[in-house]
Amino acid sequence: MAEQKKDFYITTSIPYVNAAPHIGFALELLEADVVARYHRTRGERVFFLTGTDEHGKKIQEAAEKEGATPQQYADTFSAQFHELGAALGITNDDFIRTSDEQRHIPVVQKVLQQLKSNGDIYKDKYEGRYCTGCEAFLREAEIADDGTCVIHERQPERIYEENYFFRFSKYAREVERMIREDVIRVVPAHRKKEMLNLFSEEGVRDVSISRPSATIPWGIAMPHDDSQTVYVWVDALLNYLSGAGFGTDVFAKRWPADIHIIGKDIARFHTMLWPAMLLALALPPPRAIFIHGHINVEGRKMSKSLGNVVGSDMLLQQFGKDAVRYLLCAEIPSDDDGDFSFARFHERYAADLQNGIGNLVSRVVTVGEKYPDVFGNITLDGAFSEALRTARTTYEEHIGNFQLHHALSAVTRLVKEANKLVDSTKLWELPSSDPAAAVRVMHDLAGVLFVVAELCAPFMPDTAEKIRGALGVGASETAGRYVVFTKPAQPLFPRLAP
RNA sequence: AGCGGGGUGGAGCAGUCUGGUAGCUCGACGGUCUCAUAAGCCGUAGGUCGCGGGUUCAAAUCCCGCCCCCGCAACCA
Repeated sequence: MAEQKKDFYITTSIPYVNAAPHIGFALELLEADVVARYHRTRGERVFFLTGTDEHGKKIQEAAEKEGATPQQYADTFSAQFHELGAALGITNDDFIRTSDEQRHIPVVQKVLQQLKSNGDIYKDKYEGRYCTGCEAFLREAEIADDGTCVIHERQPERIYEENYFFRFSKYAREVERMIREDVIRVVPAHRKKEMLNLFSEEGVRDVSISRPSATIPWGIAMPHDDSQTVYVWVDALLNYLSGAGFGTDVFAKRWPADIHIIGKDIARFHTMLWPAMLLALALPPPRAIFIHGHINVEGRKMSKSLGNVVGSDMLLQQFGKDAVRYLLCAEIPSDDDGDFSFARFHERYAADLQNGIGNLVSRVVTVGEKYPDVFGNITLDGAFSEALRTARTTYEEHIGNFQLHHALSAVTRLVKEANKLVDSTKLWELPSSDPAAAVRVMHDLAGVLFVVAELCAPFMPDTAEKIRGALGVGASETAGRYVVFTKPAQPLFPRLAP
């Protein structure tokens, strides 16, 4: 009997389907994909989940405006996110939609029923001040001294609603402890600090988790009470359970999630409400929550109102899939906000990919191919230099800390060193002047290229294959393997039109 | 107001915890090879490390005060 080791379970957030995908979510998908691929190369079985969040008032209104049903509307956009994944080469194992009537909706109802039976959900009056300009309940900070809405300067309506509440207060302290003690690892550290502060600030009041169905019909009904619709956040968070097969036999080998990858905007739901819900369900909390930043565009926030949202299609067309994967991961710090600019992307494409990795492969392989008599016995058997071992260790440390941009700079450093080696030894002269030295140098260079391929693989899978192809080796085989230099038909990273 | 992050050569960053030649990438300028995608390599210029004070033999780094930028609203990853 083979021991049933748990899958490495990784998720992205599920984007709301009210707009076409932009590079921000593309990056989140990429970060998750890189981590997923990295774990697979280490021999782990990975379950990588993404999907779409489809309920709520905004979808309903948008659909009405277009004369479609909410489901049709959601279908259209959900498909776009699905296609985005395909275009980026994302290797998710599953795709969950919150409108899924077989897989998701029953799970939500089952979970809420359980919370209700346990007494963690109760019904109460909710009193709020609702601004018809905002179309939302106002928070304290949004109410001016005279009681008007600070944005619309009008008196909000007082609304009394019956809502279901979740006893967040009962679990908050325990969640806080788990975060503080890294039972739930919140990364990066500055986000952890930020989140811990929230527990003391807003405190630990119970959370309203339903709205009247009359107001929000497009959603999931509360169990045994279809006058109430489940709050979209509760609905959305539960995708991590429904997508992992909650209630079926596969669930046990997936839960808990090893890592949720999310944006800073939704950090509080994931660090506060979500673990509390899990505790209430007697399920272990996620092991890690990685919070990435947002992408600014040419120095400004990317937003619909500013009209500067960058889509990923255009990028893919300009640079190609692997390059986009590299550029986004290298240029935007994975643990903080970053800035996107076309000029920067072109610079980096030229420097790191075209003149860096691509050109190195080209020049080394050309020489190798030209002198088959001299380089016929080059092998990859393990005699990797100190530099290679250091590069790999550094890379692994950075991936472990979700600093993907730093992991990639370990690769570019390696490429630089290899270029220096080619020049300082005058590799191209060696086969005739000093064949023994030529073999030694080429052996090192082949080793570098092989490791470059290995380290690039999670980020640029096709490129990694091309590099291995140029060496005539496969991904897994190294020991005693003879290198057969074969210059690629096309440059790895062609020069771009200016 | 409070909380968090940041202010280092033209641009983007590392270094700050564990004081002691200020480093990397891109860009600019000059040189050089010719295996390579007119790529590579070498070199040069360019920094009062936000400001003021303090501790110290010595501070980008530690302490105090101050200034400026960003986030903690919304659309939204």
